[in-house]
Amino acid sequence: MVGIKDVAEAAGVSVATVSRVLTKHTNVRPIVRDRVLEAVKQLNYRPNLVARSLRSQQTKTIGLIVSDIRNPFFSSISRAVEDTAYEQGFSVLLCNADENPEKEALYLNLLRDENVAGVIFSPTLHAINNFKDLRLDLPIVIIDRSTKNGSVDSVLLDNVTAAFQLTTHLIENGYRRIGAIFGVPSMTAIERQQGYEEALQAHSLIVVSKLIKHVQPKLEAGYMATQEFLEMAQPPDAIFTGNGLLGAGALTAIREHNWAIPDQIALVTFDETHWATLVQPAITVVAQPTDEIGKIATELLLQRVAEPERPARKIILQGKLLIRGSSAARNPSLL
Amino acid sequence: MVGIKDVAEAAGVSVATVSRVLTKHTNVRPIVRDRVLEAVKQLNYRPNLVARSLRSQQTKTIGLIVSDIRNPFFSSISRAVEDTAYEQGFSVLLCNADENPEKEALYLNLLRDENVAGVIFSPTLHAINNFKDLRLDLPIVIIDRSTKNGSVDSVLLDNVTAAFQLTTHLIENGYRRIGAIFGVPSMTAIERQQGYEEALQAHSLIVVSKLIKHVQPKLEAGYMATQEFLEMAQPPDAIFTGNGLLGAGALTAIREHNWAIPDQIALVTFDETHWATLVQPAITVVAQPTDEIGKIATELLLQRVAEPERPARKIILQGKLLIRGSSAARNPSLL
DNA sequence: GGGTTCATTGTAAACGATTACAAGAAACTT
DNA sequence: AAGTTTCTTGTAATCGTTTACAATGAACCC
Repeated sequence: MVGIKDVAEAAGVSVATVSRVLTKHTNVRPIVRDRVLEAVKQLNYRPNLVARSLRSQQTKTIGLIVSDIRNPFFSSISRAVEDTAYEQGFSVLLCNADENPEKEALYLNLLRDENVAGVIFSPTLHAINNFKDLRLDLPIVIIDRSTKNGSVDSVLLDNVTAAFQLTTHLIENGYRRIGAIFGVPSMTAIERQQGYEEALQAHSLIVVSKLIKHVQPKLEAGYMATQEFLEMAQPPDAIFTGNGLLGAGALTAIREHNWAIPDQIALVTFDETHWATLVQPAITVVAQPTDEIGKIATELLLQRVAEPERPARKIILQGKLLIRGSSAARNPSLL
Repeated sequence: MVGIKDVAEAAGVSVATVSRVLTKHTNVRPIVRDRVLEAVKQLNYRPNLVARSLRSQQTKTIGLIVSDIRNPFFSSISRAVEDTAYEQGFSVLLCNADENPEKEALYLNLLRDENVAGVIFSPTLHAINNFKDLRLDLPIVIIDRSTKNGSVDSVLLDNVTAAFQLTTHLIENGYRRIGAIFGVPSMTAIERQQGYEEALQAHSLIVVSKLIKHVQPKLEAGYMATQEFLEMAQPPDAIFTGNGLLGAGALTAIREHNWAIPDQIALVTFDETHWATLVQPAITVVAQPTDEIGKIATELLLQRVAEPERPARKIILQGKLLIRGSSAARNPSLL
């Protein structure tokens, strides 16, 4: 293994000088710099990042904690995070916490032990509430979930507005009994439900508690909840799901019952996915700007790493309503 | 920051002893061990992994290089890798190389600089061919792509058989002009094509080169290729795509042309995805055992880390043919 | 020209753990 | 009971860098 010492020797300088040209902290004479660079190339020297981290007390790694990377929402964010991080010379450690507070704590600790520069985190409600217990000195950027704690950077969707738009769209297209399925527990669900209810109220519709379901944010849960909806004596005429997995579950159930979309039941969901455009009719969704979320979160994090005392920011992005066939205007004769 | 020295002091022992109980290399008297453990808990001491890595010259991190984590195939594998790694106390650094040899080399170097214990890698053909140029001392496990280099661990699908089954299934259901789209360049594509051709030949069908397309393994490419197929004077009666992204592209094109599946055109593809079961008719696929691939690859890697001289293994897994509506037996009247 | 400043470089001390080595105590052997 | 072996522990070296500090010499200022 060729070390900095070898380079120093080859270039006829001290190790300190080599380190200086490589980390460009201080001035070194151009002639010397070139000699060092030449030696580096000659020997194919590559600094040992572990040693560097130990001495400098900082790593070029960030942690990313999501619930499950298989969720396309998080895959997409993670891709944006990795790209952005890499551009700035950072690597990313991936953690799947499964919405499990214990796993979250474990990973958070692990990441601290690894001395990561910071963490991008999509925490459970539990983690948010017990934030101070974790007593994390780490820079953190929260994504997708809002927190009252104003002292932490976050990048979020304007969930209330997005849910309001999605619901309003349904109402305007003639739907009246809108069943809603939210993934709990999370602030995100609460906000989305709020938008849903506000839209109903804005159109003088009453909020029917039987038409609101709180389930785990999983495909199976969406499937079950939808089944229950479809088997009600007075089933809803539209279903609104709070995320892509629930949407997939809902669609599965609708298919199984052989109900026609949107004639017998409309379907809209949060999160854009491949399948939403491939099925027929295509599904109306609110697309989240995942690329932007990932990119901004990473930038925010790296800025905080560079300047720890910077006041925290909360970036709120807007969803994009993509209207498709699954929520087409209801046949007036049915009204 | 509480260090090992503090623990040693609190427990009334030397730092060496603390290190010993924490890394359980040597024996230490139970009474002393308990005292140390107590001090560790009391002070909430957590070893600095960077320092540990520097001295011990090994990290508890592995690298995972895929082309794009947004591809469900890789999301799923990555999840399995992370789970398995975590069980054994390892973390995973995620890298997206975009099937780009330069990026691959960059990441490989980065991972070496980070001193990762090993790498799980889905390399381009280029990387495979130039393997020795990279002169990697790192333990590596190749996934998804086969290599002639017998000295490296790998876990692969039996692509020939899987493609053979998929094609045979189509033939048995009455399809005769089977258009095929493969993502190149890769050994995987070559093998899948081989299975495809063998199936045709086994049924005395001739291989028509116009019905075989080689494109980049991307959705858009699958879309374009399918469009070309559909606009042929004598279009195929079935389409076979070499991976999930191509399949999604193919379906999009078919939808756009408003062809009925499977009556006007059948569709089968490699890779199980959400959408394959959600669309109507559902799509016949060969499912790859992604969980197993990820798990086995990780186990193989960690075994090699533990025992560098172990002879390399090549694990070949079987795909699972999931027959669904998109390849239903062709209406005999059309034969 | 002497005193300051500034740029450039080297020496050696960190960083926080693991581990080679030595040494003392305990346990066996004969 | 003396000689061996084994167990347990501490001291100090080490991993490969960065960086505080000091030293040197050049440049600048009155």
